[in-house]
Amino acid sequence: MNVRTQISRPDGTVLKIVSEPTLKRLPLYHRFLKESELAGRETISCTDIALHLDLDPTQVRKDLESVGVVGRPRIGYGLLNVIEELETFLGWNNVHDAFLVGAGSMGSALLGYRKFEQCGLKVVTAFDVKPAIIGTPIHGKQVLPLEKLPNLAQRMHILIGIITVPATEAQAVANLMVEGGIRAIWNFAPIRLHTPEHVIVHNEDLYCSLAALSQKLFTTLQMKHPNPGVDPMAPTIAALPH
Amino acid sequence: MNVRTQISRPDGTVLKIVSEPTLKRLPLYHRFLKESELAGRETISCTDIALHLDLDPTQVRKDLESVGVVGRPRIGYGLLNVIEELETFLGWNNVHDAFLVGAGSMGSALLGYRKFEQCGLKVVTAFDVKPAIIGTPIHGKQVLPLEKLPNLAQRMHILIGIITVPATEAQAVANLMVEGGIRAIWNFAPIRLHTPEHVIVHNEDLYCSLAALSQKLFTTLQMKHPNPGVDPMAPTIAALPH
DNA sequence: TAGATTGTTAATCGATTAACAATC
DNA sequence: TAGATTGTTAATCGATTAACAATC
Repeated sequence: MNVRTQISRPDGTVLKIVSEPTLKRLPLYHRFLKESELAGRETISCTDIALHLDLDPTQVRKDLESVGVVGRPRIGYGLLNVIEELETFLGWNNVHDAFLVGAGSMGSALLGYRKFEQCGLKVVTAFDVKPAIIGTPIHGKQVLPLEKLPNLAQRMHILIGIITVPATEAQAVANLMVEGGIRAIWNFAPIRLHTPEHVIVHNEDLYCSLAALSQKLFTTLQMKHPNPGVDPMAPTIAALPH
Repeated sequence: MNVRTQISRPDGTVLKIVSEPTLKRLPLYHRFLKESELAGRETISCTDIALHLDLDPTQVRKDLESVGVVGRPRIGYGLLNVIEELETFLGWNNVHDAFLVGAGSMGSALLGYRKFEQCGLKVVTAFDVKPAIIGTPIHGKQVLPLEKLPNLAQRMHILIGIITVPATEAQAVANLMVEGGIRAIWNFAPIRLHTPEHVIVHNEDLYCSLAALSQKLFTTLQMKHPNPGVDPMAPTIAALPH
């Protein structure tokens, strides 16, 4: 294993470091392996995984290696072994509590994602500022007034916060989370947050994502119909549903 | 401009190609520039943008150049000019209709995102299979039975589809979209879709995203507290809200 | 003019892909 | 054994960052 992929600690143990692209592929592997397990398989090869997920087999092999899984030439990887290693590596064996702020439609949707718990994340409480929303549980979860967050986060040792408020409120919410000792913020508001260095922010900016999608579409269409001055995506007069 | 960043077309016009990382930063620039415009500024420098968004100034300059914006040494870029160029480049001047399938909580949330229209995307109709949902408008948008999608998509020349159904249904929905002539799919279901080559799929896999977040947090905590055998994210017995 | 900022080329960095030896 | 598949090193590719000349 390459030196840069790990950090040696004083006590002799080793902390594996994995690049973000790799990290985002690991859950894909886990999902496919779980499916294969259900289908009754006991071993699997990189080629199989790569084919199904439309990836490069070498990439899959490198990813698995960086997690610490070992396979056997000619045979492949032990399905149960890889699944377990992935779950351990991704920290899915221990569920951690999280707070969510902004019980609007996106917030409510996330509160309903039961499968987050299988990925180590349990949203335990929601917060909001609207009196109309506070008090009524959503998907079985309490909605508390926002000002209670810092104190409660500290007392409950909450490390993860989810922000689903409008962009204008997001920075203020982030500040409260930092005050409460939260160390990682999953930010769905379309704005860049300013936080202390020790706090990780992960932006889920749907507008940026949308821009990438529509631009890709536009480019593809342009390449097929190089029609100068005409927007290939321009709506035409369309039949309406009767 | 580098040869690889553009495609020359027979008619002499040129199609600019921009990398995905760059593409995802463009909306960030647009947002900040709009703010600056409101604040009364007329020009802005890369340094300003970079400082505010925590990016490298050279990167910002390169990104803007790849879009085709020109600035003036010593002065910077004309705010209105850059904003307009970005909007043109991102195709935000023409709004395009889209279909959404899966009027559950995530689907409903997306139907409520009014600002998508400012980014060139108008979700015109939703589809679902549940009779209880069909017929009742959500955020003012009709919910039709799924089987009507292919025909309607063709008649209305819909090019963009959004999938917010459970993973088990997603492939079937994608097939219907392809049948209806849809060319770009924004997929929120946690599964890799198989589609013909000419159809673009953009995956918004929150589970993969979550894995990246929690792993980053884990690594950070580990680096600070190299405590062998102890999970730094393990919940402790916590005070409960009274 | 002086100096800040753009435009552009070169260097670095990191991820992906290719090549191939080891091995079951 | 033969051959498929892993493990690992090298080559390629592309994005970021640095350096610096051009210019207002």
